[in-house]
Amino acid sequence: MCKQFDHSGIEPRIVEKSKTLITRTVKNNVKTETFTITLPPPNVTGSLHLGHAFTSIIQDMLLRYKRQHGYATLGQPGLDHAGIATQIVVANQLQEQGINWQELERDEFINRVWTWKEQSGGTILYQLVRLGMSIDLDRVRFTMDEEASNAVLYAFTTLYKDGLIYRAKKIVNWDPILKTAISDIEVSNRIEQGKMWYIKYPIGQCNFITIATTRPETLFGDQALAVHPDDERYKHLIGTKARIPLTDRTIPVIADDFCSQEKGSGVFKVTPAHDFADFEIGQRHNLHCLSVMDESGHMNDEVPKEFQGLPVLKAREKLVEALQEKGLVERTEEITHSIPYNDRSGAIIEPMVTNQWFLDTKTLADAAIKAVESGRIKFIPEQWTNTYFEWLRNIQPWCLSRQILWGHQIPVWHTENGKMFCAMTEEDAKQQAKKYFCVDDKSIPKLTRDPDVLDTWFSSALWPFVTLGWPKSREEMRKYYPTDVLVTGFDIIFFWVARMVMFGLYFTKDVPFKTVYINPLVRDEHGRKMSKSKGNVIDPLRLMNKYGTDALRLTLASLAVPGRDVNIGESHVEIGRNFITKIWNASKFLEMKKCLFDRDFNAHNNNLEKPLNKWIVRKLIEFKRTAQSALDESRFDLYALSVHKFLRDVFCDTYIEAIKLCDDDETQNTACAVFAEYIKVAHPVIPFVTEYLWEKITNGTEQMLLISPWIDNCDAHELKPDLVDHYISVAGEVRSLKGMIGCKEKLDLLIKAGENDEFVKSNVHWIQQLARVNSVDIVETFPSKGIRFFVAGRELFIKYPHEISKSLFDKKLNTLAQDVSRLTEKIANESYKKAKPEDWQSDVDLLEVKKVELQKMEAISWNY
RNA sequence: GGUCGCAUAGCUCAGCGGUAGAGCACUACGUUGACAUCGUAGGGGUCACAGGUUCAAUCCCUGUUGCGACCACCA
Repeated sequence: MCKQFDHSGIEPRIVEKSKTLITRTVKNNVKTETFTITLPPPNVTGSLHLGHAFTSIIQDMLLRYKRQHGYATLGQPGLDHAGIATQIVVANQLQEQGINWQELERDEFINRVWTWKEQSGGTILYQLVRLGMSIDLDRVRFTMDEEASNAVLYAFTTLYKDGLIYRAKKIVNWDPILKTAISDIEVSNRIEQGKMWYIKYPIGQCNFITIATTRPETLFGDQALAVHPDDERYKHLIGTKARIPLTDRTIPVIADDFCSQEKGSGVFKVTPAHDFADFEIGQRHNLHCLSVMDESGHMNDEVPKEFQGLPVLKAREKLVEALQEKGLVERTEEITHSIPYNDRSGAIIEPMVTNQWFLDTKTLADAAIKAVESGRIKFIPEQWTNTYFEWLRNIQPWCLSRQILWGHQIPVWHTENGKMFCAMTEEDAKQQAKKYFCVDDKSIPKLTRDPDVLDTWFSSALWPFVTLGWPKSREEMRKYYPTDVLVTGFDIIFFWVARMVMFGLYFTKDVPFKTVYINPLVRDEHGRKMSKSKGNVIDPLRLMNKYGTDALRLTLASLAVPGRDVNIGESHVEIGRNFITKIWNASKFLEMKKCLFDRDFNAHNNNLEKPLNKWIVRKLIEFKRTAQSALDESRFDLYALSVHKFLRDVFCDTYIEAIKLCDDDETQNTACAVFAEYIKVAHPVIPFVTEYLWEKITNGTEQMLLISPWIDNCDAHELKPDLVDHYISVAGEVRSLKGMIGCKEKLDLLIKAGENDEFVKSNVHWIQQLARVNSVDIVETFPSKGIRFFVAGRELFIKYPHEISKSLFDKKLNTLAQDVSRLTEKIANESYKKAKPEDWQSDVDLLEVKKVELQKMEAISWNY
């Protein structure tokens, strides 16, 4: 028999064997109850990281759990085209081949991306399958496949028709590296050291007014200086003109409530084209928008010659020098402030005024808020509703357009003089134009399609229903929609969750999912974020190869405490692996013991003779209930813990130890039946080893565990502790005493004659085994030499000829005395008695037991 | 500035209004007929701090401190 469990050998085989069953349970139309999870579609560029692994196994546990219980279970897989991310990857690849992608025709570039997508798009799906995801790969969808693309066009045109999508020239977050707009939530702020310059703007002949700025280079775009209307220092200047340094251009000094008298110098330079706040002030005061840089973040020809063409930072440097030369820099200040970045490209965001497409989100957001307020959608943990609400309540119009090539091109056609037609196809647009201009086919003005593409998240927001055939087919929608659970990270509550809810409610008049499980962030074992630069990234594939997929799954599940980040190190997975080995060893024991699977032997039907067998069945039921309620409450950590505890503490350490000397049929059958039930319950978290062992113990005669329901006819059993529990504690106490006195040899255990004599006599074999003693005898009186001890008030005795340490005895006595005094004090409390009479009574009873134990202990002489 | 979370054994973390828990690490013992990727036993904590509620607080409330995340601001 080999010494180690070989996960690598069985995993691919089980995956292969599960395929048809998974497909069938999706397509199965017999069951009316469905369970659906739309898997968050990973980027086509992606490869599996621990975060994916974590989210995925949580989903798979639910899928397997529900599938075992007979639901028509759908885990809908897919891939996201990930507009900007993918374009960057492909552009870089082309660059490595010496091709400048910007010189390629639009179609040519897009073809390249498709080629690349075909090559590498399936990698992550394969990796998900390695994780044991029970998903049907024939159902894999792509956010840019034909159906999804049509759905996107449909959604866009519908929103346009309903007046929710509009085009406007507004200030947006501009990425000068990618040369595209991005939405506000794509901007991330980094705290950095920087400078604040106090710059003097000349007023009249010899006066100055000082402004403070971190972005001096934008001063060429200034349209005004603003002060607070009540600011005594500057009141007299309102209405006068100041001159922009280094130029001849003058700008008015205006009053605006927005200005704070405390910040900076109290004077605010207004540059509507390059700052969000300034843009708004500009709108209020009807100021011109003068842009001073181009789309790549270089100064344009609106600035003095010597600055033209310089990138922002260079221009800033040069400008400050020039100002200093003229004595126009009053002072500089070192400050810490946050700088907006686009993490994808690494670019510093430049607010720029451009023409973009926007979605008016306000009304959509209201419905989305209500859906959560009313409980139609539930968040786990609930606290994330705060995040969700906060964003939706302050929602801004969504900038939908991106000036990139890879994505869903906006379905709007422009005429040369600025008329727009939104349509699903060019032909439709032409027809609209024809009608609008009242012309015949030949005279339709030339139409050019808008070159922009949609934000990737636009198609993602439609994902839960697009994958079910929307808008074309309703069949699967009826069956699987709304989906049941969405499992995702808190970082995309805005990007994805909220938008799915908005679009779901808008387009399908229903919520897209009922429960949102926000899974924790995965960090390294010391709680640091995993990143390539820190070198602490753990590759899940490596862990799976080394320790087995089950080990990784069990480890992740046991760490899935809601509302708390997960710290994971390789040592954790090692523990998981050790546990898988333990299960395997337990099965080896059963095999050795010739415990055979008998499908007609039902351990639950309560006609067992032996107390120990009844006991393990009772424990199994308790375990099953714990596991079930943990899964029902999305407590995957507690579920994993129960899987762990039952096998180790109950089945192995107690039951297997106890039955080592039992060779009767009932015990053999029970052992196997309980183990078989156990692996069913453990299957959702550790599918491979359980499926493998199931196959082995059933000799392949049964259907796969994948679709085997847990037996659940538990009501007949009393779940109260019984004599078996008592004598298990007795045995534990014997082992503990032996350990503490350092006794290695086997001793004799004496039990004082009493009401349980019959039970002890007929169960002596396992009590002896568990207590690691030679014999167990019932006696009327105890000999003088030995160790007296108590379990739950009953007196016991270990024959022991040697002297044992007094300190050990004193220690026990002390604990007992402490218990007695604590309990005495506690029950003396009249308010306690009144408030919780039942608790109080059980404390009274306990005290009685302890008192007796203490008395007897004190009566024992320890002098030999 | 706002919101949320966290603080329990050396480490990573559970837990709970009524005797403080696990795993790892540590100590001792053990290759017994499933398992040394193991077993048995043991040591180890004023449950961040200060108030309050309660008969009773590690748990509930308030505040403080420290850490983290997000949003806003960023002249």
